[in-house]
Amino acid sequence: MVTTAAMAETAAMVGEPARAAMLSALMDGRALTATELARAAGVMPQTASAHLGRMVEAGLLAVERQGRHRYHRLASPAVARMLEGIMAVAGIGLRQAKPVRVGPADAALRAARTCYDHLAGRLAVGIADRMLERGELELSADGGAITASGEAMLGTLGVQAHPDHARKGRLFCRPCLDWSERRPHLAGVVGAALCARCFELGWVTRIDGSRALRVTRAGEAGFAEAFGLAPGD
Amino acid sequence: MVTTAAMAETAAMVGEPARAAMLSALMDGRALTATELARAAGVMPQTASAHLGRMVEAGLLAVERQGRHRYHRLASPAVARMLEGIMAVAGIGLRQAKPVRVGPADAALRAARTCYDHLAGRLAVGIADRMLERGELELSADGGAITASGEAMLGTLGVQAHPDHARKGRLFCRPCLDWSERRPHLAGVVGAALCARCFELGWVTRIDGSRALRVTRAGEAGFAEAFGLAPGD
DNA sequence: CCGAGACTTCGATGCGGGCCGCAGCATCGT
DNA sequence: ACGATGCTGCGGCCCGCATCGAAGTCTCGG
Repeated sequence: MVTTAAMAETAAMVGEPARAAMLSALMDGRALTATELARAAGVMPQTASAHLGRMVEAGLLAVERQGRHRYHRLASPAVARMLEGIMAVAGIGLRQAKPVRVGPADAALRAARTCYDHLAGRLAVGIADRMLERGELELSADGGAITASGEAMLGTLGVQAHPDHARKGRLFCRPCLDWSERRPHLAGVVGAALCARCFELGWVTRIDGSRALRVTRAGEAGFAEAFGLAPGD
Repeated sequence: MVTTAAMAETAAMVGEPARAAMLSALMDGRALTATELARAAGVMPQTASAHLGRMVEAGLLAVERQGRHRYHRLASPAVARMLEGIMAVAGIGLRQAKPVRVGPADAALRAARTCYDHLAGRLAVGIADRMLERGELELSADGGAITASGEAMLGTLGVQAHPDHARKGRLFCRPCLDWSERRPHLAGVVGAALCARCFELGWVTRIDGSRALRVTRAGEAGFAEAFGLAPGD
C-alpha cells in the first residue's frame, strides 16, 4: 500500500513528457543546466525549473551549483537503469535522440584546453574516465581521492600524487564539471600537477596563447601509453 | 522528441497509485482477475477496468479470457524488470507487499488437484516451471510445445509425448491458467497423459473422491526424481 | 429460460497539476 | 555601479484524467 505510493510517485516523475525529455537528455551521464534542459523539453525555463525541483526532491536528479549555473545530472546509476527499463518497455531503441549541443563552438576548445590550472575538454574527461574505470581515481559526493594504484601510475609520469602535497586551502583532489563535456574531470592539486607535467613533457602546447591546447606528437604517444587514449580522444 | 513521448506514456501508466498497486500485485508473475486487482488497488471495478484497458493498450499487461473471468498478467519480463528498476529508485525493498489470497481456502485443493483431465495446483505449476526452465517445454502466445528433450524426459516416465498422438479437436499441448496459483500449468493431450500416468504409477490418489489429490510416498520420490520437486511443492 | 455474477461502457463531476506571464534574486561582465 | 544572464517563486488559466453511479453485455449454473 504505502510502498506502491512511493513507486507511483517515482514513476509519475518520468510520466510527464517534459520531464521525460529532460531525463532522456541526461541519460548519457552529462550534467546540463536548467535552461538547456528547458530547451530540450520544449518548455519555458520557469516550467523546467519547477520540474527539476520536483525531480531533485524525488531523488531522481542531483544538482551542482557552479557560479550562476546549476548543473543537473542523474542522481545515481539506478536512475539510469530505471530509465533504460522504461525505454525497453516503451519499445524505444536505446539510441539516444538528443544531440543537445552545448558549450563553445570552437572545436579546438572542445578537444583540449586548460581550466584555470588543470586540463579540461575531451582529453581531460577521457583521462578521468580511464582512471575511474581502472580504479586509480575515486569520486565521492563532495570530493575525490587518488588510490594507491593511481598514485603509482602518476608517479611513473613524474607527477607526485601524495595527499601530503596538498597545501592549505587547496583541495588535493576534486572533480570539476567540464564546461563542454558536462562530465567531471580531474582538478585540485593533483589536476594542476598533472597539467604542469604535461607541459613539461611537451605533450601539450598552447594554441596562440589561448586556453585551447594542441596535443603534440609526443603527447599522442604519451596519453596513449599512460591512459590508453586514441588520438581522437 | 517523439521517442520521449512514448517513454512518458509508459511511465505515466505506473505513475498512478491505483495502477502502481495493481502492477505491484502482479509482480510475482501470477495472473489476477479485474475484481481482485480492484480490491488490491482500493478502487471500484469500473475504475480498475479502465486502468487495465489502458495498461493492456500500452503493452504493460496481457489479458487472458477464461469463461467469465479475465486474467491479467504482466506482458513480459521486461515489464517486471522495469518495475523493479522503479522500485529500486523509489527506495522500496523488493519485498512484495501483497498476500492477495485468491482461490479456494482448502489447503489440499491448493496443493494438488485435477483440472478436468490434467494436474493442477502447486504440484502442476511446479512441474511446468521445472520443464520450462530446463527447456523441456515452451510456451508461446497461443499454445505450447514439448521440445525433444522434454519428449525424452516424459518418455522415461512412460508418457508418450509426441505430437502424432494428438487427436482431432484436441490441442496437443497448451498452457492452462491455474485457478489457485494463477500461473500456467500443463494441459492438452500431454497434460492428460501425464496425469493418467501419475495415477497408474500410484504417485497420486484422489482424496475421498474429490478433485483434491494426495501425493503418495512413491509420488514424492517420483516427482523429486523427475522434476526435482521437494515434498512441499 | 432466467437470475446471478464478472466485466465493460457511458456520462458527469471534481481535483490535481502543467503551463506561462510577471516579478524577484543571485551572479557575471564591463 | 550598471545592465545582462541564469534561475526561481507566485498567481491564474485550463486541460487531462481519475473516480464513481447507472446501465448494458457476456457467461455460468440451475
